[in-house]
Parts: sequence; structure tokens; C-alpha cells
Amino acid sequence: ENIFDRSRMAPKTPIKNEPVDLSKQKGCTPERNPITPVKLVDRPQPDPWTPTANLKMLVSAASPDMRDREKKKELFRPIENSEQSDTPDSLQYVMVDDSTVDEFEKQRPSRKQKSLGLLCQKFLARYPSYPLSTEKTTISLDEVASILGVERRRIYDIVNVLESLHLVSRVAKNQYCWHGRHNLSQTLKTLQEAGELQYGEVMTFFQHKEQDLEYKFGERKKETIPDSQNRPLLDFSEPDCTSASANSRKDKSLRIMSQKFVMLFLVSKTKIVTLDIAAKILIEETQDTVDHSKFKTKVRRLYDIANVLTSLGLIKKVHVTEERGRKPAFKWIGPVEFPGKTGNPTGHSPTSNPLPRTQRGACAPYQICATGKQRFTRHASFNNAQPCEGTKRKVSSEPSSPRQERQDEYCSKMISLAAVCRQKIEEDTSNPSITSPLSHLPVLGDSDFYVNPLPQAVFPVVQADVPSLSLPNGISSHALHPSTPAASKTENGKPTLLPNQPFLCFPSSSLFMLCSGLQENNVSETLPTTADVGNRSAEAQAAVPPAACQKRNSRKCASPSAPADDEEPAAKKQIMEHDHGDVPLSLVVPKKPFESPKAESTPGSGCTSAAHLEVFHLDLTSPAAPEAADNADKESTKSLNSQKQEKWSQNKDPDEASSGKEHISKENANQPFLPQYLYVQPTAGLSSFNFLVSGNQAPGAINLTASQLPSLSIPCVVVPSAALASFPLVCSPTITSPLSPVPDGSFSAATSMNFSMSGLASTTPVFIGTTAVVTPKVSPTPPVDPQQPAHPALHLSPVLARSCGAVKLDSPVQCMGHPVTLLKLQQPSSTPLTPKSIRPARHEAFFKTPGSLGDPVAWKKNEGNQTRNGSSVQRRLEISSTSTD
DNA sequence: CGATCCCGCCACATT
DNA sequence: AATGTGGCGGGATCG
Repeated sequence: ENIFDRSRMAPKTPIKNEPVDLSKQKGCTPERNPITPVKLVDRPQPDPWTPTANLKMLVSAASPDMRDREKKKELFRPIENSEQSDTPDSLQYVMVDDSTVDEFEKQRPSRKQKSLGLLCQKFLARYPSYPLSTEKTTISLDEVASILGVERRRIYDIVNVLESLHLVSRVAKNQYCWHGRHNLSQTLKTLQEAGELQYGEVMTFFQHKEQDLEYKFGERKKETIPDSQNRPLLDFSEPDCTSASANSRKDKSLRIMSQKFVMLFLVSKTKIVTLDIAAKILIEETQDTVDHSKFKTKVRRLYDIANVLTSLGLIKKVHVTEERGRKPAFKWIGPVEFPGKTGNPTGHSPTSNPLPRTQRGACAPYQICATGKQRFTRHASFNNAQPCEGTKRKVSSEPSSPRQERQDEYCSKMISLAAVCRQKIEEDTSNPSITSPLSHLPVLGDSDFYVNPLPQAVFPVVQADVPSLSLPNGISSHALHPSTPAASKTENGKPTLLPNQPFLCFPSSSLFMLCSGLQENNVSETLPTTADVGNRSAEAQAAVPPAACQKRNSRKCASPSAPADDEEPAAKKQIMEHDHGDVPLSLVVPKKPFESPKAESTPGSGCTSAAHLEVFHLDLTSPAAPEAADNADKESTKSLNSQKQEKWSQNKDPDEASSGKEHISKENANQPFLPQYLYVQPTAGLSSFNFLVSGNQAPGAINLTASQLPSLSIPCVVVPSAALASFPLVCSPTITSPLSPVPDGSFSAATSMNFSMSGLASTTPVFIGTTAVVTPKVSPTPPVDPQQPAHPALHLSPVLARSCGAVKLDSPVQCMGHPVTLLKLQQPSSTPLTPKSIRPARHEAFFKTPGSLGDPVAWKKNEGNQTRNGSSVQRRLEISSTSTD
């Protein structure tokens, strides 16, 4: 039979082999030999077959040799076909037909037919997902290879990944034991925990103060990081069966990489990880330098891993569109929560919740960011060179010991990112237009948004959706919202900032924020320096998470409905898309925003200047700070997001979007304020947190909790990214800090300043807000706009609330105020994508916090989805808050 | 042209 | 030394 086929095919390329033979199908096969068969070699190509029928192909493909062996062994049954097992006939004839007919065309299977993903599917098809405990299935690599008609090498690729997830374990030399997915969730849980620890912790570190960091850093680093490096993967528990014995060998990078890759997804709030980010994160060494080649290689491996994971149904390919273009990314579609089983020691569960945003966030800049980013990525990587000056420097300095290196790397990455951001910022600043305030904001929004960077879009979206939102307050919304009166002020333009907005930024390395309108940016720039310093350590840590890049995604459009052009719509669409899932996230962003109103406001002029970025970072130390930041972010994000999300989710339709858009526009118009601020991105992406806050203050928006923090009000907030370490700063316009140039006084509100740092104190974060944010409660004054009520946040639109789960509310964040909002997002959709984000998980914790604030209820909702635990952070916050109070 | 990623050389590990 | 493993990256394909 085979021969038969062969003959047909024979003709050409003998070359490799493609073994496969149909015959086997029968399945018989007796034993498998451990031996390796040989390659099959020459298998010409079979011809035709439909791609689909991979199996067929395979089979057909098989070389005679293979067959023989196979026969001996047994053949497998092809997956799909498999059943048929026997019937070679069918195959053959099939082949025949094909050959006759199509032969030419089909000829070879086409690359796809030979893809690792397909091969993996076939492989998986051979074994039950949930094998009976009783049956222990052993897998002979040789056998499988021959059956599937591929080289053994390819099987290793598959098995290594499966092994990393404990679906199989190596028993002996050519033997693997098939476990199936019984333990998958546990494994994932373990990975999640590990991921959080590893990446998360790092992040956490950052949160702490620098000092602490440092020392901790060292320690922790070792601890955590190490594993990554040194340790082979985590092995989870069981070594399982067999011998994993020895594991010695180097840790196989593929296995480790696979686990790390999975961890990134599990830790990511959005569950979306872009390849480049993952690659950066996974590249330990070389931080700075990192060759391009290295990066490329890493990406290749990631594709290998991704193909297997895709076959397992754990991830799927998506595209994140950034400004510049779309980037390949993968979205986790596997289980997110892992209840029980595992025990994680860690206690908290990381899980799901992750963060809300985080990551990347934001970056607003579309272009800018993108640009920067790109550079970073590419060039930077390759070259070493620095993409950014700042970055480089940092980087360069950092490297030191190996361990450190790692850190360094991260740091460097982070740094780079930061640099990029800065640049962006600067640019933004420069260009007001671009910058527009909004842009950044978007970030806040949820993940999805995140994804997209475009801020504007975001806003619009939000508004659109919810006009009603109460959120308005939310900062997040802020921009959008009309509610804020302040905004209005400007109206258009101008800026912004308005009184409210306060602004600020902090620089941390990582983060940036911008404010919209307003002022300038100086600040930010300045900051960096500082930041740099501080950052390092932080950065390093931060780095871990992918934060790095954070890329934001931009949006491109895409959306269907989209009208793309409009920005808004686009944005919305994007969002919607997200939900859908597949769709690429693209975001569209409008670059220009929408325009309108917002834009105007910001417009360049005002805005630009206005915006400053601030950065700060919080320090790690104080927990509070971070939290605050987080909260802030959350809030903003949340608000937006939540609204968006829900809506989106609910409506995915473009149409709606459109309408929404309109609203938005209007709103925007109304609110001019928005612009306020923005965002931040951390460089790190994941890691850090960054954030931003809103600029505006809408009063309501921020408010946060007012309660608690009175001071805070803040409009903004930021958080430090991991990287950041320290910087703190912030200014509010009002306050004016020195830093900021904030000139304007617009803000005035000065009040804002309050931040109470005290409470927070520690850390960081701070924020500042200008105006006052409202703190509702707390603050005494409401600064500027009083109108806003406070709480806005709380309310989120119902919808949102739901979706979000209300999260927000509670959030403690106080600092920010809005915390409320923030929270949220997370869960509801897990989907959101964030491309870059990585770290999210941690965030969640932060968010959670609940304790503090308040509403339990909200929390609960959230909880439902995920678990949240109060992370330490949260606790801290709480504490802090209390203290503050 | 960038995204994918097949293919298989070759080094290192194990037998 | 033979064979098992698997890092790695050239370069072909795909979209």
C-alpha cells in the first residue's frame, strides 16, 4: 500500500521524511519499541490530501519504513480519523483520489499541515483527556513519532510543553506517561501562584520602598527569581511519576518557558499576552543588550509553545492592535479560577482577579507610545542601544551579577519602557494634540482598553455607554463625563484641566502620567531622573512582569462597525471586539480624538502643557501608596471599563457603539475636562502599576471613597510602577508643586494636595490631585467642583456595577478616590485583553482591598468571580487608610 | 513584508 | 561511542 502511495509521490523530494503512513492506522501494533525508529525519511510527499485530514496525510505520508515499524509498534489511529483505524483503504483510496486529482496542488501538505499545532492535536487525539486512573498510558516517543509521521524532534517539542503542564511525565528513556488533564487545573493553579510570586512578588517589591526593596530585592529576588532561572521550572509537585529523575540537565528551557508563559497569562488580568512582551519577560539575560537574535529565537520558541497550548485549548491567537500596528498576542481561554484543588500555599489566590488594569496600560500615547515602544523593542533589544537615553543609562548601569542581571534585565526592560514612555510623554507634551489628554486615559479603562491605548476612545466609549453612569465621577470616566463640571469648564479645550484636574504626574520611571491639559510636562521629565535612580531596583523587579512594555495597544480599528474613523466608535468597537474574543482587540483609536471636545480641550495647547506627567511612584514601602495608586487606577479604569465593558459586552454591536460614541462626543464636549490626565504607563507593563489618575477631577469622580482618604482626593494617582520606585511625587497643580510646573493654577484646588500622605505616606503614591478631587467625604472641600458629588463612583452605573461587580466601590482605595471603580473590571470579563499586561494579578489584590473600604458588597460580587484575597497589600492599605483617617 | 514556524544541525546528556 | 534530548536559528511559508 504504502508503496503505492509512495510511488506516487515519490517523485520529488525525498528529503525529509514524512512518514506517516496510513497503513498504520490500523492500530494494531504490537509493541512499541523503545527504539527509535529511524527517521523515515524520504517520504516524498504524498500528495493530496486535504489539509484537514491531517491524519490522512500523515498516514499517507508515512514512509514505508515507518510503516514497518509502525506496524510493529502499532499505529495509531489518527486522530480524527482515527476511528477508522483500520481501513487503510480508505486512506489509500483517498489518497489516490487526491493524487489523481489534486495531486499537484496538494502535494505537500503545505506548511500548515505540518504545523506543530496540528501535530499536537493529533498527538492529543490519541489520548483521552481524562484517562481513567486505572489506565496508565505510556507513550513511546518513537512510536508516536512514526505514527504521526514526524521526526522525533517534533515530538519533543510537544511533550516538553505537555510535561510542563503535567499532562505527561517522563518515565524513562523514550517513554512518557500520559496523565491527561486531571491535574491540569491544579497545575495551573500552582503556576498561577508561582507566577504571582515570581512576577508578582517582584512587583510587590516595588511597592515597597526602595530600601526595602533593595534588600528585599536581593533576597526575594533570589528567591523568586531564582527559580525562574535556576530552578527549573517549578516543578510542581509531583515529580511525578517517573523519574523525572533527574532532571538534571539544564532546565529545559522549553519547559520552563512554557510554564512562565502560562504564568504570564494567569497573572495577567486581561489574559492576553503579546508575544513580544512575553519574549522580553522570558529573556532573562541580556537585558539591555539583548540581541535581536535572541529575541527572535525566544519568539520562535514561544510560537512553538503557543501552538501546543492552542491545541490544548488553553489559549488562542489574537491580535492586539496598537497604534502602530497589530501585534500578535495570545489570549488565555482556559480556566481561570482554580478552586480548590490546589492548595496553594500561598494563600492568596491570585487568581483571577487580577488586576484590573494594570499593565500597560495605558499608555496613552498612541503613537507616541508606540513609537517608543517599538524602538525599544526592536532596537533596543537588538542593539542595546538604547532606545532611549534614559533607558540606556539605566540599563547599563545595572548589570551586574547574574542574579542581578536578571533583575537588571527586567529593570532594564522596565526602564526602557519607561524611557519610551517618557519620550512619548514628552512628545505628547509637545504635541498636544496627540497627547491629548485622553489618550492616556484610556488606559485606565479596562483591560480592553488597555489594550488600546487610545484613550480617547475610551472615553468615548464610556460615556457613550453609560451616559448615565454615575461614574462620572469616576474619574475614569472622568474625562468623559460630563459630569464633571469642571470639565466643562474648559470646554473644550482647554484645558483643562481645569480646575480640577489636577494633575500630576509622577515620574517614576515607569510611569507617567499626563495630565491633560495643562501644564506641562515638565515634571515628568524631570522626574525621570529621579526615577531612574530609584527605579532600578524597582525596575528590576518590576520588570518582571512584563510590564514592560506595556504596550498598549492601540487600537486600530478594526472594528466593524466602525466607523472607524471616528474615534470613538472605534474605540468602542474595539472594546466590543474584545469581548468577543477573537476579535482582535484592536482598538481603534482614534487618534485624533475625538475629538472633539476633548481634544479640544486639551488641545494642544492647554493640554499639553498641562499635562504633565507625573509620575510617581510609590514606593513600595508603603503599601498604602501603592494601593492608592492602584485604586486610582482602578477607579478610573474601572469606571470606564466597567462601563464600557458592560456595555460592550452587552452590546457589542457597533451600532451601539456608535451611538455611544455620539454620546461621548457630546459628553466630551461637555466635559472638557477630561483631559486631564492620564495615564501612565508603566513601563513595565505589568508590573508596575502605574497609573494614573485622572485628571480631572471631576469631582465626583474621584471621590473616592472619600471617605477615607480624605485627602486624597486625588485626582490622580499614580502608582508606581514597579519600577518606579520611588519617586514620588506628585504634584498637584494646585499645589503646585514645585515640580510641576503646573502652572496653571488652574487647579487650584489645591486642596488636593492633601493627600494625605500621611497615611499613605509611605508610599507613595501619592497623588495628587489637584483639585480636589473630590473627595467626597473627606475632603473638606471639594474643591472645585463641588458638584460632583462624591461618590460618584460608587455608583456606577448599574450596569457597570454589575459587571464590574461593583467592584469598585469598595475599594478602598481611597487614595484615589475612586477606587471604586477600579476594582472592578477585573473580573467580569476576564477577557479583556491586555496585551501586555502581565501582572495583573497582583493588582487584584490591591484592589481588593476591601477591607477598607467598603462596600463589601461590591466585593462580593467580585469575589464571585474571583477570588480575591486581600492581599497583603490591601491590608496594608487598609491600614494605612486607617491611619490616615 | 512581517508573522509564523518548519526543519534539522549540532551540542550536551544519558546510556 | 551511540543514542537520547533539545537548544537554536536559517530560511521557507503564510497572510
